[in-house]
Amino acid sequence: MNEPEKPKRGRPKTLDVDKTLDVAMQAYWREDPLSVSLNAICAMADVSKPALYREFGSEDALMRAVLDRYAESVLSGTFDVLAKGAPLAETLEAMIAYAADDPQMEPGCLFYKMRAARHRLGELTRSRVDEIDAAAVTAYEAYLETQRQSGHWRSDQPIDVVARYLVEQIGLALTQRAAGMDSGQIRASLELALSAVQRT
Amino acid sequence: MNEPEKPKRGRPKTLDVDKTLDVAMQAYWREDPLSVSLNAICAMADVSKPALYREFGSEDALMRAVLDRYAESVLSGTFDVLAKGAPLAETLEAMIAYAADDPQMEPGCLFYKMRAARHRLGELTRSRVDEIDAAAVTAYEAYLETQRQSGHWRSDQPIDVVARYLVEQIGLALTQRAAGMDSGQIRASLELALSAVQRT
DNA sequence: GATTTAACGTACCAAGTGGTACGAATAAAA
DNA sequence: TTTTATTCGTACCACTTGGTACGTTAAATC
Repeated sequence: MNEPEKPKRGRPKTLDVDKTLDVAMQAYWREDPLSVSLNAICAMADVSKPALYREFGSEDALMRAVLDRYAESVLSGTFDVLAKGAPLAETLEAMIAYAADDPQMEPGCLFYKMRAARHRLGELTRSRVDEIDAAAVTAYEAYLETQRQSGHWRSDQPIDVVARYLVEQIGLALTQRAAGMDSGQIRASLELALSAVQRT
Repeated sequence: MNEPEKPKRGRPKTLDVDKTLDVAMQAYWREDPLSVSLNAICAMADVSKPALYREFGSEDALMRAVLDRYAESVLSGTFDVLAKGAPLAETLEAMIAYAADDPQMEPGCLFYKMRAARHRLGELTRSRVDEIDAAAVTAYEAYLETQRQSGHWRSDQPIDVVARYLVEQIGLALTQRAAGMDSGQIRASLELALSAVQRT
């Protein structure tokens, strides 16, 4: 979908959409998304501001596009872990390793950073954030459901509460990584938090 | 300390320091601290910008003064709960009630909001945030130490890890309140998180 | 009344923001 | 070769930000 629709005539486009999105994603990811200005992105991506506006339309739309790319290239891997349907203990350990120790997540998670700044975002980006958040909870719910039915998870906790709990605890850990907290402390905290899910 | 040092002559001061700090505190508290501009505060407090600068010196210094006032008038109450040295279960329930249900904390907690924006703060405010954060951990550590020695808390968890864990979980709950999350979900999550501390 | 001291606030500053007008440039089509 | 279609980027826009220069006003002191 979203074919380039290359025009038959006119001056050929020199703007590299992929490169621009990558540069913007790295910038948003490493710092607070909202403290990265369009001017800064233009300079880093070596793109003129009008060119950027021609391609995306607004800052909000650019951020949404970046978030989409991030969801597809980074977040999707996390969802796959849940979809595999491995036993609870194994899956939780995978989440812990991912959030606390994965070098890729050293600057934190772009999604959670944007979610934390939710009320300062534009409409487009904000609604995407909400969609991804809801999708994450749903994915956890589906996973927990399979674990409960297969007898791997014995707990009378309501599934929606635990799913939301997991999303928030992972988010907390990733936020702590962005803040530069010691990796050992993050892992210890996360293990403590997730231990409450396994036991009754 | 910090006597007004009223001058013997010159035009009398009309700026109301208390009122200004209160207005600024409410504004910083309710919204993201860094999205409240000095211009906005001047308008709300009915104070001219030069007057504000004469009194505080810079935006950073004003924020630090506001944080000091917040620590003294709001945060101190929380520390008192720990100092009381009540049994663990009771204290944790008090923390849960405070973070999840206290109407005063409906817009979240100014300290945790500032801490979340730590890297965007000025030097003065940032170092105060760090001091308060360290003081909070220390207070939790001291409390846990008394509980362990009195036999009310049987756990082999390292005290510093658990103290940090508690600070972060309370912070998460208060952040969730600021984000408008359902109070029941917040309480359920916090109970789940803190249950990991009581058991072994 | 004249002088000194200090706080007052209008009106400004430079810098940075998101966003755009518009003429030049470059291709294919006529 | 001219026309049409499309992208290019310089140079601007209005607006907001934190911060200040400076003439005015109001008190105590001489």
